[in-house]
Amino acid sequence: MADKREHILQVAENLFAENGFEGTSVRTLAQKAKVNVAMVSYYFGSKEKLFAALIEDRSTHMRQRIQLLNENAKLNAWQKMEILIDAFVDRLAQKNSFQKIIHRELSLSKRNDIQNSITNSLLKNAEHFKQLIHEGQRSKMFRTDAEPRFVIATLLGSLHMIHHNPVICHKQ
Amino acid sequence: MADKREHILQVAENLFAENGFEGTSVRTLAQKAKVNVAMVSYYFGSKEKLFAALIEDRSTHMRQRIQLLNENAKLNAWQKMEILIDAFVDRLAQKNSFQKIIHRELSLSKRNDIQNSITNSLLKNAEHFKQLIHEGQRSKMFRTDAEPRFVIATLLGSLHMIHHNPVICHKQ
DNA sequence: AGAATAATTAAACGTTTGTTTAATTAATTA
DNA sequence: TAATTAATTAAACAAACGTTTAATTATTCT
Repeated sequence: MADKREHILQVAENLFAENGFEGTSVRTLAQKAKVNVAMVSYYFGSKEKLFAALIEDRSTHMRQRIQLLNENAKLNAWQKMEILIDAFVDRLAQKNSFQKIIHRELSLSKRNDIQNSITNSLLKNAEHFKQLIHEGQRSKMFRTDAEPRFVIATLLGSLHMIHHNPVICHKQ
Repeated sequence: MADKREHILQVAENLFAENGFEGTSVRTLAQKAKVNVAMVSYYFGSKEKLFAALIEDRSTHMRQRIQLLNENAKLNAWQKMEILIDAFVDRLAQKNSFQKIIHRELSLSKRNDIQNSITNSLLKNAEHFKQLIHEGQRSKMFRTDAEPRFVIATLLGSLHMIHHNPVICHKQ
């Protein structure tokens, strides 16, 4: 085990996605990560701070990737859009845990600081997205003249629903 | 308090939506409902069975409404569709608790029996929805020739995302 | 090697959890 | 009204919770 801290974070990500924050006990987490219970407090201070650390870590990682793509001068708007949508579908398909976690966390009325952190992160990512749509519209590469933020909602919302609605997505 | 059982169910619905199932303690529930802790066990047997009762009750209620609408011979496909979409938007806008609960519950890997119950209910509702879209397509009232289930996903997904994405829906 | 710091552990801490008990009050039935 | 059932209560239950402690083992640094 190279970095035990990151390992705990990884196991926590999976467990939180499967069972929720309250549905995951520190003891279960420690057991699944093959680590002593006290290590969570040792590395993160508390269960709640572990959660905050997880959100922070994954958010910045994702933002960096999107920013990097958007600044790539060799790709046009279409290509960037395709890559973004592919990435989003991949995140859904590969049962990406972080996606589940932020989605659920935003629907709760608890932990306001974490919610704000997530919201800020999403807002920044959406800004890149909006810029991209705007670029595509300006260059006449995208035919729609709809407001970028509604284009986002339609795109992501449809994909999300297609993946989560049991009528369409028959999971085992 | 007319029906104390239904009252507990109502308070539980709100709390589960706000704080999740694991995030809501029986004591908090009892306190908010101004009821003794033991009443939950008395009426429902356990916290988990209370949850199951809640899902069951609300699911059948919603299904009955959709079925009734769909069988209404005085309305054409467009009118029915408008009513359905209005109802869906209302459910989102009025912070309808049940909507939140089933959405979150389906994203968890716990309580398989409850998940199946929800899934079955959604499948039945979607069946009415699909029928309606098919009717609209047959009568040339709807121009799209897309598969009904994808029409559902695009419609509901877009609405859902518009309402939940902070980029669009700026909640106080 | 020896001192100092970091990592890891098992055990215990005090709360809170969901649930049950046994007693009491309210409502219904005969 | 007396007997029976239903509803309600405060108190107690064991189990699980997140966290801390104090001791021990690894690692790092001089």
